[in-house]
Amino acid sequence: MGVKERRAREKEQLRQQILSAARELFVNEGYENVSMRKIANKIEYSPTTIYLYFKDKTDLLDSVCKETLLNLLETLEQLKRDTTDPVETLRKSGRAYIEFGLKYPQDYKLTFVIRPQFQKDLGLEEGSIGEKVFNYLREMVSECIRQQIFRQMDVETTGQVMWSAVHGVTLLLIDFPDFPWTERDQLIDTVIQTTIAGLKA
Amino acid sequence: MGVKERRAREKEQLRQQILSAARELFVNEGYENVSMRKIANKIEYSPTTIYLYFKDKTDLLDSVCKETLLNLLETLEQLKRDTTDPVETLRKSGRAYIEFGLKYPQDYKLTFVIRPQFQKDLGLEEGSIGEKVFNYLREMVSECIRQQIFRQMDVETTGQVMWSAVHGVTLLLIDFPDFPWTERDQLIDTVIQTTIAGLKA
DNA sequence: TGTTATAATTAACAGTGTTAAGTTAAATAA
DNA sequence: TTATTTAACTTAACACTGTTAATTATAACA
Repeated sequence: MGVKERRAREKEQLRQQILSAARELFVNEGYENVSMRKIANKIEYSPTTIYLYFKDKTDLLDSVCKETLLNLLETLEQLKRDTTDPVETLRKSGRAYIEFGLKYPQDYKLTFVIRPQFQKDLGLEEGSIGEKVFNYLREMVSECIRQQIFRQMDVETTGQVMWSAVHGVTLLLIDFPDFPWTERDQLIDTVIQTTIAGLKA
Repeated sequence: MGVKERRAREKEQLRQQILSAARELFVNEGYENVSMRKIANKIEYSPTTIYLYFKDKTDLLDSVCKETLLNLLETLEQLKRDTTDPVETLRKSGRAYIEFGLKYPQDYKLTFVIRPQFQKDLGLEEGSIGEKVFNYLREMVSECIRQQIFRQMDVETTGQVMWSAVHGVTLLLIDFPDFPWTERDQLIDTVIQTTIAGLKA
């Protein structure tokens, strides 16, 4: 009776095929410039087939973003395992976050700017991957406060300040690539170090 | 021979009418969800008339953003006239910038997120209003460094760090309105004060 | 009044996301 | 093996989109 299993496997396979075609197109041409027909062409199915696997275009976007976040989360958790000093972990995590955004700028914007615009639900609700990423940040700053390295301030606020800084510089570097930024690595380091210094003071 | 003048005046009037209709719709329904036909309906002209006054939809967006930036610039310059202490000016300017973004979230996103996506030219080139806004920031941080209140660091980098922080928190508050932020005013203050503290240290 | 320039419109093109109805192919039951 | 049911996929269509070319209406001039 392995028939059902095979069918399910085949379905899942096509789903993945659609997803990776969508991701590639979204990333290369931008969400707005990718039509369902374009995705369909790429996988050599009719446009309407996609609707058998995804509710609509934003659902497709959602699934792509979910994968992106999972990716980021893995990068961060690996990093945590390799470092002990909490401030150093935070610094490296900030770098990893920004570099992730710069490496996959379209993914990053898709997840943190475009998606919220098209989708009411945050992607940060309970049990979601977004929540896990934020929990990761929470734990890190919490440790910095506990060890009295950081000023004794609300954990939530501290985390949100950190998020603001890295989110800000990431988006600016993505959106204004021709702006006369100072040397990229130095700017990123300064943003992180300045914020950490401010949280210590 | 006042005929030409009157005609020019009438043309300018319709141009303004289109512009304010576009702004209102962009702000209320989002750039993507506003069609040329919708704008045309609002001003009771045919859709193609708009093309006699604006090159295309992004040109319309450009003009709307230009007005927005002009508005922000005026707010900031007024503020500078009312304050003497450079750090205090910077603090208040940061607040004003963020509050401006939160008061006109659609305008802000239009200018600093959507526009760069659709328009190659930055809106920050020489002589532009965007450049003037950034020059304003440059002068402020420059003064803080000159008076040795801030660490002796590159003026450009310092300014860019400041911009990252305020841009980041503004966008996060706009894009994730349902996230469990700590009290809004407190978060904004903390972001600004933390960054300033970090730049002093 | 007739001519010219300008302003605004109509019609059309090629594209969009999405739905309903129809078709094909595979799996089950007789 | 053949008939029936079920799942997968496609075709055709709807109501939109930004934008262009060709056309008409309107106002200013000779």
